[in-house]
Amino acid sequence: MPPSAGLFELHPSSGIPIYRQLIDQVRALIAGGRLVPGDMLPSVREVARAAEVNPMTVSKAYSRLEIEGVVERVRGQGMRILEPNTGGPLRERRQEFRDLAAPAIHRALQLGLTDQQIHKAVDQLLEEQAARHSND
Amino acid sequence: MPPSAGLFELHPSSGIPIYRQLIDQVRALIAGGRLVPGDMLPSVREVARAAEVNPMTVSKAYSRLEIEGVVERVRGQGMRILEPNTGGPLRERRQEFRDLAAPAIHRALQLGLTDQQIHKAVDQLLEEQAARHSND
DNA sequence: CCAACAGTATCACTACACTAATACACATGC
DNA sequence: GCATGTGTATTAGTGTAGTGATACTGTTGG
Repeated sequence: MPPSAGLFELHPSSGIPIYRQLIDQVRALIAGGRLVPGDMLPSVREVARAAEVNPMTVSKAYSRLEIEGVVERVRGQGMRILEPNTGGPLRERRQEFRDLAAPAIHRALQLGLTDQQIHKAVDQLLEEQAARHSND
Repeated sequence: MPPSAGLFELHPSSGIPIYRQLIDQVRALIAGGRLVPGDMLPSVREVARAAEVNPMTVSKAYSRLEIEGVVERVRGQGMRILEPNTGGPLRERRQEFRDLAAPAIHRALQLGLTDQQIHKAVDQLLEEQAARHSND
């Protein structure tokens, strides 16, 4: 069976933009193995109807996922999941992480945290979030 | 001599909000020891004139710094630097770093990076930014 | 009290992010 | 060709963050 629109839980009034909720959930579903390469995403209109939002909003989210290399657009058919972690090779994934982490590291130095303290904090975060992943 | 408005390098058209540039630079100056507890910040109007921005913009930045516990407001006189790292003890500074780093770690796991790869990237960032600090 | 310095409350303006309404292009099956 | 299914370009509306103009309060020193 194709993935249904019920995959997503969207809360338009949560303060978090709808398109961002959608992107995060697709990525999480892929990371969690509930969406595998080759699967089609539920159609824009289907999701839009289920969540009572505008199709364009869903489309924008899907477009961003395409730009990120998470899904592929199949004209007239829909969006197909690509290989997870294949938006680019290791080099690109590392770069994305570096860009995301740089401000935090910068701030940590300003705060006078030592390298050791920073690594320890990172370790703790890794443990917590790894746990959260297996609970999915 | 009191710190002059030339302390700051503000670029209104850089995409980064002026008030944020100001906040970051004050924090950096404190972290770098060029502003010490008891120093007064250059006055709102002085900074505003030097950077050709509105006094209110500077005031907003100063207010945020006060909320963060970085400076203290002295009625009729100006803003005085408080103890650096005293907005809270180590515990709080670590917490701030954790909050800042959490999204990056989360994303890294989604990207399939290993703990080892993450730590290595953090090490590289630490080296780069430590170098940047000593060049100041 | 008054002048000159400090910060700021209030209000208005602008830019941009987010969302949505509409109409359109491509694919498939009849 | 036409109906129905995809996604989307275009355009417009809305909310909010950032900035600024103005007029205000508090402090210090004459």
